[in-house]
Amino acid sequence: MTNYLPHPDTEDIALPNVLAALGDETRLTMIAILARNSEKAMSCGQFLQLGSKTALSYHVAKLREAGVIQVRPEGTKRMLTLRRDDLEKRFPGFLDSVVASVDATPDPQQWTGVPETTGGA
Amino acid sequence: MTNYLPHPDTEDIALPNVLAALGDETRLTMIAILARNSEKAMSCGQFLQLGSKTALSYHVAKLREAGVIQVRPEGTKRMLTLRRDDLEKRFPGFLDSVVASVDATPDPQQWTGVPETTGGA
DNA sequence: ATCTTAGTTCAACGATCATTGAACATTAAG
DNA sequence: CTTAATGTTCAATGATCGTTGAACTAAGAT
Repeated sequence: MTNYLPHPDTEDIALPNVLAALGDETRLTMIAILARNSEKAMSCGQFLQLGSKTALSYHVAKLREAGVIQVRPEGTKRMLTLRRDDLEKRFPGFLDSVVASVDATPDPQQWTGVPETTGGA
Repeated sequence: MTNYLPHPDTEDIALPNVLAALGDETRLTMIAILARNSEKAMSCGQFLQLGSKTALSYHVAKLREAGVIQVRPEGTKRMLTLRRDDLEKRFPGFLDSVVASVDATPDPQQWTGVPETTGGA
């Protein structure tokens, strides 16, 4: 019984919800980072540059409830992955165009180097 | 001096704003209708099925300020057009994928027949 | 001038948003 | 067991959202 967090089924992902979820700078930045890291899962903590723990918890819930990300508990962490395939199935070409557009915007790219989990060397 | 309503320049159209503007059922429906009518301009009044005059005025302003539509006063009316080319230039493929996704959703399509301006036959 | 059409502005309202800080829960490590 | 790491929950807060109704403006039509 891993995965007790509610995620919408693929066919229940609704476009207005997805658009609203991405219509926030912090969350849009998060999915851009996740997309850049392709299929590697990331923990919430890796986004602390973008806000407080509480704020991130809130944004992660929004993205999860909209069906944009998958949240998988792993120990004390929550591993996040983009629901790429589900979104592509439901809204073909949409996610790619969004991510490409974000990447083409020079503004939020100072932190292009994604921070490591605590304890690098 | 037509066009005294403020529209963002193409290069100033921001993705989060566009996403937020489309992240509302009423407004998403509006742009889907506009897209279906391709380049023919539509008046605000043609959307009265979607809300009150006041509500529409509000939504039209949101879409205009986000850079999604062009609003051109014509007599007592406001003619609306999608800023297709500007959006395509700024966010390639984005609008098409959104519109295609809306059209693929059976829910908001009862009114597929777009209403005429007052005085059909 | 009067009336109609088409849309705007304004104040109000309840709802949701995004954030904060404090307290709590869960898992892991010493 | 104690401590640390990682997130969640809760209540509060100020801001923004989407809607309403009443009043208003601007442009045509009679």
